[in-house]
Amino acid sequence: MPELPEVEGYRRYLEATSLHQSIENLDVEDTKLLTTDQIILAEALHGAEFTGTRRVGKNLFIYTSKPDVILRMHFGMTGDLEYYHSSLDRPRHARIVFYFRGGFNLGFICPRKFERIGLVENVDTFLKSKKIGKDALEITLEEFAPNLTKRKTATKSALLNQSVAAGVGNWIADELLYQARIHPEKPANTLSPAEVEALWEATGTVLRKAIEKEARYADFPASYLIHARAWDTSPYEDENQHLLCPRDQSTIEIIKVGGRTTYFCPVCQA
DNA sequence: CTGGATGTTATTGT
DNA sequence: AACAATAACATCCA
Repeated sequence: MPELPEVEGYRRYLEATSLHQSIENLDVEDTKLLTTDQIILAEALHGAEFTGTRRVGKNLFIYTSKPDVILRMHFGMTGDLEYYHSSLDRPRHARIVFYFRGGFNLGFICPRKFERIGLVENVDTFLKSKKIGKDALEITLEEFAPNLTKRKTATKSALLNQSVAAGVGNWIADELLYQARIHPEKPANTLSPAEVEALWEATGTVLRKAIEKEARYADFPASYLIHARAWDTSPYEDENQHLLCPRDQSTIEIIKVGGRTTYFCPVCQA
């Protein structure tokens, strides 16, 4: 779930539920999830309140009432947030829990333990150290184009590189390539300026649509390739269970690009 | 039981 | 030094 649109949803959820409540306690079920020593983290957060957020790509930064305490969350492949009241309602896989004064809790849900949470001293310094580029929703065409075309790797692999544009994940990369009608394995350094612009345009429209639909894939436009993934009841299956292109009804191909499962239409993404 | 999963990173090689 | 390719990570679910 957590590509850029989902993380944006988590950010809004946290803002709507968890600001301005004093943190009384922190429960850590598995210290592997922490990027900051548990003692230091607990001490820094104790008595603090969340005051605001900032998302860059798939990273969620949370500001607190202590100016030098900034929390960063990364949701890995399956992370989530859940705000709840009774400790009896503790959600499954809530491996880190913030206990607020007043009895509400915020659970950091980590089914697969690929998620991470910890303090950062400075957001921009952190982003630079992790080579995280401009957020995919904010990057300009002038910034995006050279980031992409200086790579020799497959365009899909370049799109997944968080230093090119932060926040693009596996299904979004496929969707952008589909909307721009570009083969996922086309070397990024062979893209024409028109193709780069089409990808950049698709990035904005797809991400904005996904956020608007709260990342509920079934609600996405019928013209989106994402319906070919088995995540919702696909309207594009024929009698032979083939996945069909929304544009020309040809059979969607599934290949590996850079080790990642990739869906594309061999006809319109020649 | 097996294989694959929406992400990142360490490692190795170019 | 920068880039590229691949495996590994831990767990769940179909």
